[in-house]
Amino acid sequence: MIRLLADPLRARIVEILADGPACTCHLVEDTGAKQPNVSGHLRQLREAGLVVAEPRGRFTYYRLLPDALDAAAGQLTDLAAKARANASTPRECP
Amino acid sequence: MIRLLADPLRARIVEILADGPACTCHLVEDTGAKQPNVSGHLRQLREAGLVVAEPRGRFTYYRLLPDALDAAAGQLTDLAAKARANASTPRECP
DNA sequence: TGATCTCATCAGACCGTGCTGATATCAGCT
DNA sequence: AGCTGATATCAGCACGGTCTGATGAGATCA
Repeated sequence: MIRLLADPLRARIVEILADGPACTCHLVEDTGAKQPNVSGHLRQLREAGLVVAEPRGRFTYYRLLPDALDAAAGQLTDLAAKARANASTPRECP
Repeated sequence: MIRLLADPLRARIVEILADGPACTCHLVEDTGAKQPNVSGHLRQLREAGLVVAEPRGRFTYYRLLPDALDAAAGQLTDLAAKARANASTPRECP
């Protein structure tokens, strides 16, 4: 799921959405990317459960789900804690 | 920097290193990947400051730097907090 | 209903990036 | 010095994913 934050444009979309829910046209304008491109990235974020789409008339608002970000952050801190715990027990090298 | 954790093999290497420092031969054996491949990924992780190389004789031990992981986790939690704060202030559309 | 707008989907071109094989470097051993 | 083993670097190839243009579905308003 962290995989999704690797792409620059997708990361930028997430940042923009962190400032509050926005519709596709906002994201297209802010990023400067073409609409089908933005729409495709939103689909990926949607399918990964990072954002939700809320249709409002002919607009579609996208909202960032903070819990998903926290979950990802948790994985990293767990890994960091594990690394700290095992820092002084290197493997023997045959 | 999160970008680096997107690649499956690189993510796997980081996980292995979380169990304690290991040398390149360990990583090659554990992952099943070819040596130049592993070496290339280690270079990227090194240049990003996620791991450090500690030459020991003809072996090279790699150690994971937990602070780098915590920093990345911090970025995500910050983003999550921001999203929560702005969750109820959507942008006006047209 | 027809026009217009937002957004999603699709097929194809394009580009970056990971993977591989060959080669170089360096340490340790005889 | 010569040999072996561990690791780093390089050039070329191949594959996956992103970007684009065209098109379609749904909503709004005249």
